[in-house]
Amino acid sequence: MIRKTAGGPSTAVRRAAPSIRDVAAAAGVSYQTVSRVLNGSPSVRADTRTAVLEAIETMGFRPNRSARALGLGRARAVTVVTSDTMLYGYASTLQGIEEAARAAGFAVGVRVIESDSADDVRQAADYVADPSAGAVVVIAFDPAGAKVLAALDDDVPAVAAIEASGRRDTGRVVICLDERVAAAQATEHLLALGHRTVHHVAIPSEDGSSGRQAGWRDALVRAGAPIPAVVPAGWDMAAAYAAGRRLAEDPLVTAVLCGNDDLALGVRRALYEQGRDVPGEVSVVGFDDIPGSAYWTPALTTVRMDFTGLGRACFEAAVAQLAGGPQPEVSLTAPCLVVRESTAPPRTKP
Amino acid sequence: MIRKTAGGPSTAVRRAAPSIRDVAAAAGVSYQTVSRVLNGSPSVRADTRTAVLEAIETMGFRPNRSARALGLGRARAVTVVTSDTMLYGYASTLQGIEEAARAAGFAVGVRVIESDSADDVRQAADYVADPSAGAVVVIAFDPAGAKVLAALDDDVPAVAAIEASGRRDTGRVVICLDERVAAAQATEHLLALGHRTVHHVAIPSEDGSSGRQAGWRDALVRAGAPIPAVVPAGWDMAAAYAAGRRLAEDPLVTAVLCGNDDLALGVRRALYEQGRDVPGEVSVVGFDDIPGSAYWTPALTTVRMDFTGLGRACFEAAVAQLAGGPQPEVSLTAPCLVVRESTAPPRTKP
DNA sequence: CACGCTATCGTGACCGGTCACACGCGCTCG
DNA sequence: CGAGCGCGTGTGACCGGTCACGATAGCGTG
Repeated sequence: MIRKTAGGPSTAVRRAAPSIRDVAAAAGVSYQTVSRVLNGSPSVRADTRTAVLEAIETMGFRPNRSARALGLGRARAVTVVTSDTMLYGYASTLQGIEEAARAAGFAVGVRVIESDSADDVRQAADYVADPSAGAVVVIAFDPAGAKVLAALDDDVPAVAAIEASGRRDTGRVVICLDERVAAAQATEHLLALGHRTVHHVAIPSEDGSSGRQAGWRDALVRAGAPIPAVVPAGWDMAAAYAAGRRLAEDPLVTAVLCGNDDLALGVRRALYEQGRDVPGEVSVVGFDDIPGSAYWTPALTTVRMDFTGLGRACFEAAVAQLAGGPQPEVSLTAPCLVVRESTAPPRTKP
Repeated sequence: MIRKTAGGPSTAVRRAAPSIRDVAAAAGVSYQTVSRVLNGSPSVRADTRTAVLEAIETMGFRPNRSARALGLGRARAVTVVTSDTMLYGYASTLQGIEEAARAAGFAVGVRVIESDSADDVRQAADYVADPSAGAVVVIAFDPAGAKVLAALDDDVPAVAAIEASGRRDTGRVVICLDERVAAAQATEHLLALGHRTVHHVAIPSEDGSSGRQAGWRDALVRAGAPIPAVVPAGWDMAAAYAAGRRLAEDPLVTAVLCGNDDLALGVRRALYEQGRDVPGEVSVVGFDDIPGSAYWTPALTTVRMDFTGLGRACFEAAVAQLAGGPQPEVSLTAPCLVVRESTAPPRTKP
């Protein structure tokens, strides 16, 4: 399993890394000049600059980010606070942040929130209170994230990525995907197909009403359709599967909107095991458009979310806040319904 | 989309964060004593310690990680170098590292490798040459990761997570999941079911022979079965789908081992569209056991990999290397085949 | 009572960058 | 021809922790 090193790094003499003063000595200039070259200052003569660059190259000099952060008072970094790194929405948002950060020369850190307990929330908030954390993006799709956001000191340059519900304003910059209208759109799609109503298997949310859930309810009340009790399923496919079993037994359910694609997979499997055809007997739609959903059998009707764009926008906003500048304009591609094979008119009109 | 803040952080007077000297003054001790308390030094009287702790609490003091890293010469951090953050294997490994790092009080950074071009590889290697990066784990499942590993300076405390093929020794500590025997096991499962041979749709690998591919070949030669050309499919489900279309047209293919579960999804879909029943007409097995695969229809036979454990082990090893200590013993749970519904005996014995 | 030892604590220098400022130089301008 | 200015560059102090060392107090011992 593990292969020991023969004469690896630990035994090697660790020569001290060169600092800007070493480079300066080699180039015959002062350390400040090296610093200027490093920072692209215009007031350095061209030949001086090349001499310094050459010394940097030959000595293999790498600037020390810690020292720079210390001198600057803040780090050129962004740290992402999230309660999960693997769920599709979170991971894609993180990816968007990372891409933007790398392009801007920012380091990226990740701090996951263990749980939404007061203790864990405080630890996460403390963690990013350190200026070494740089700009902060908290992914507040869930209660844990929202709590951390609320627990943050006013002076930490943080922005939040949230879903679109009518969350009360916290006095912070927040950027959101407007999934509420998308959820309504998905629900209306089902209703338009002729379904009497649509059931909802929900992901966790702060006060039981995520943007997804709110949009679903919006569409139902607008259509005057009955509003079934929402079925909470956490993030867990197993829970969704269990919920699906129960739903499958009720001949009245012919359409179900799931809080995300994973949950859709769970209920679709439950339906399958009960011999309920999708979309023949019951239609199911997901949320997120995870990469696999187009390849399922049947391919999943779902709503596509621009998490990566959200991440990028969050990074830009967080950096702007760190710099004290004005907030940049953001333009996200709005969520949109992708109709595939898992939705159809109900077999028997009730 | 974006909600501006009213009197947010940018306008707030940013009071200077207290330093250990401020805390020392408040507690009536020297800054060194505060440092000692922070580091859990035993040679501090109990009442002095509580006084300092109290001052820390009331002033809201948070130690500055950059300053600490600078003084120490290295950061209490680990940075993960990877070419992807969303693919299941990578994301789970990252998760394992993160969990272990958080438990140990280490910060975690992520640096993704844009491509395996010489330029991008060099940039990634340079990035982690900085002592601020702390310990380094490079996820070397693919060519890009392997190249970065090779490009690393000898004195950066890095370990690599790799797959189990007979990769030549680089003089570094590497930790691997032994997926080669697991791939052989999966292939043998198919063979034992009565299939004449097994086709392979492959993920990218450095020299065209990943551990998965090697194990597959091992089993085939041991069984004296014909060895079909491997079908490369990148990481892309669309490519796997295309490969599946071609495979579906050949009546001789009755079993296919896929490089990962995503690829399995793609070929399964292609098979479905061609009316080839799984597992009735062709068996398919995946690799990784992603969370959804148990809920597919049919549920996927696949091999479960302990990526999280791999990540944890990598963290421990990297920290040991950072500290110059001996390498810890690692015990990973070996990959194992999970037989579900997507494999069965061939319908017609050839 | 002098001595040494330990426990506890404080002082100075340092890590590797940054900032603010001063300085020398050549030029323009009154 | 000297004052003023801008360019290019160097010096000192500083960021907030760390280390190495020294100082002091309290104690036991011969």
